[in-house]
Amino acid sequence: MQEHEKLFKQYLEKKGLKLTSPRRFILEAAFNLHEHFNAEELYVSIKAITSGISLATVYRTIPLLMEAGLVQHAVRSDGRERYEHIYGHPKHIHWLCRKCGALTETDLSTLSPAIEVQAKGMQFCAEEIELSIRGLCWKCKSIDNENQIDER
Amino acid sequence: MQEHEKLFKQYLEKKGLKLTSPRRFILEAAFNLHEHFNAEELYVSIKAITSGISLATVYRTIPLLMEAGLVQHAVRSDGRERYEHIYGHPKHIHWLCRKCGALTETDLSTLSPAIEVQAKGMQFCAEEIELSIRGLCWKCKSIDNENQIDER
DNA sequence: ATATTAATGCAACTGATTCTCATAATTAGG
DNA sequence: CCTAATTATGAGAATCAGTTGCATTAATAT
Repeated sequence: MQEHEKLFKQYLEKKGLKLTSPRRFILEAAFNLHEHFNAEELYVSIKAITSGISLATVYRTIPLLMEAGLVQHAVRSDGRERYEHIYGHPKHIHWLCRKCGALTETDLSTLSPAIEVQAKGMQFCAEEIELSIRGLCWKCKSIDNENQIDER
Repeated sequence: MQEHEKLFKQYLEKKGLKLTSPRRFILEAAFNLHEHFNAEELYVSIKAITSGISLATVYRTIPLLMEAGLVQHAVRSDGRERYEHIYGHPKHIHWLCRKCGALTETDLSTLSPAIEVQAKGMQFCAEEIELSIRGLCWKCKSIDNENQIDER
């Protein structure tokens, strides 16, 4: 059994819940997707492997995975929640271009010590850190400049 | 005319749009709410002052306020988008307790220089920075510890 | 003033997420 | 192994935040 499956089982048992076959498939699928995903994309990737798992169950399982600390929110887009698996991934910063939608990720490690100092001061136990920066990527930034010149 | 109204007018004119009376009311309401708000709360606070402004117009105006740099996303909650006005507010960090929902804000200024260094390196023009940290506040942290002891 | 363009209210619509409920799977105790 | 008790599931209906179409109204330019 893989490490993340063990962790999920532990979490479920602590809550009096069961590690069923649909839950195992959903967990696996979440860890096989190495991009951010939304509920439907997760569902589609499961359908490719096995059948008879409903979208409702996917929606019901995602919160469990999050509470178990295996999956976390990513940047919301197109009016849908997006997620990413955590295990084995360092925390990171999301840079989202508001024009072309390009999403870049960088490491959070340079910033997190400073965050932890603040957390300690507040006696806050940080479990999930999300740093999202919206703006313009270098490509769109230069296009934007051209337009501004044209408009004048 | 207040400073933020001037800024909004400037933005609208640049886009060939008009500063109408509903838009002015919505802007004012957004700046009178000193908490995070969602579209409906904004709508309700406007209804208290004037009538005949529809929820649809509120929904249509919020993106304009955001593009004008006057309003930004806050931490989403209860499946709804939440917002806050920016003008005159320094950027900040949101600390959200996953148990009691308490939301604390602290200053981002200690971290933002480090963010800007990364942004410069990527040639990314950062317009909106959102640092959300989910976890347990000191109160719930101690309750949680008690429970864990009980459960054993 | 008048024409042109954009803005609005209203109500209908959309689409992601949640819920209901009847059925199926899982575990514990014999 | 059976049986009872509990939890999980699939299917589809329901919900509800957010969006849109459209006929009407308001704002600017001429």
